[in-house]
Amino acid sequence: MQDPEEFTLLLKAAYRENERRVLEQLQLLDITPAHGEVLRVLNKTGPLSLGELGEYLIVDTGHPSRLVDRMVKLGYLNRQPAPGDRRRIEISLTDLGIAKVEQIQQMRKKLIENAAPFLEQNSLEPVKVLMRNFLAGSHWLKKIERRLELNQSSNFSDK
Amino acid sequence: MQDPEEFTLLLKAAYRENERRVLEQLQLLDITPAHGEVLRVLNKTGPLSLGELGEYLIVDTGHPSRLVDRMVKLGYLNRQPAPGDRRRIEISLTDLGIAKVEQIQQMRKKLIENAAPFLEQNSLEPVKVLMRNFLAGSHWLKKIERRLELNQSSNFSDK
DNA sequence: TGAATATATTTGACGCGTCAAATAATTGAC
DNA sequence: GTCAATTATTTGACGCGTCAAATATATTCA
Repeated sequence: MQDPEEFTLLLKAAYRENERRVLEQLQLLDITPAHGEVLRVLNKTGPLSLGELGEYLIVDTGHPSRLVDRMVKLGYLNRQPAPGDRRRIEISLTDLGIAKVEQIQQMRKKLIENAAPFLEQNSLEPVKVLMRNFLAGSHWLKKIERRLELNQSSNFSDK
Repeated sequence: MQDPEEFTLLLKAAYRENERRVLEQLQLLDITPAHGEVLRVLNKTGPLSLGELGEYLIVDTGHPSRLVDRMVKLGYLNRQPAPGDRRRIEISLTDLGIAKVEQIQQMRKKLIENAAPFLEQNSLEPVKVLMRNFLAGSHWLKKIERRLELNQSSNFSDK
């Protein structure tokens, strides 16, 4: 086992670089990467409680109250007390939120097309394997599976 | 080119998981991962200006004023105006800072030993290649090279 | 029913990253 | 030498992640 310094430096840099690229696109839509994640998830799942939403986001603590607050204030999300359990709140997309999702999809298509050929299937595969091993035993993998499942189903807002 | 969704989810999760693991160790020393980076860099380079320090850190803007402020307040760093150029400040380790570095080295040794065999040279290599390709054209790679060079030289504080 | 327990969300505090504007000191052109 | 550009740092504003404590509602069980 060698010194993982180079790996962790690359990991941090790649993470930041990816955030930067997504931000660069999304700020044309006046949203942040975090907003984009929430919008895309809700578009697939339909209304969720705060805790359920958190299960789809790659963040440690599952209660993105303040992120949702900001997005409600900006007009992207509705929040109402969940019927039958007044502890929970039910979060759903507004029409503006749905419109943003469509713009995000456009943007993602462009990002993918522009991506250099280094993200080819065969070069990506060993990377995924190593990262999944790195994450073994953590709670992250469950979240990722949940997210990938969403890509198999049709959009909630299409129904 | 396939949808990079899985890659970016894994990237974010691996980044966060690594931060979490480092934090878990470093909080036994009452420092944060960011503190650890600064201490380790300065231990190798010797005194740096704020801008120079920033060139070694994996952050976008190269002026970690407030991070250094906090660390000065905590007693890990000295800051003095640089001789000959009163715009610059010169940042150096205090004795406490040097002591922390030694503890960090211990901690890193443990982290490396505990790391699962998935970080073997042969599985790591394609990951590094892909990440370097992903980062091509960005300013991150220069920073990483600077950091890796430090590992070739002896510690400043040993002199 | 009523008290203990569990669950969902909110809130406060803090560190960090990013951007842009402000300040301070130096350098360079003339 | 003076004034305009350049360079180094600071500061304010904001978003986000994390932790822990507080609040509110539901559930359980005696």
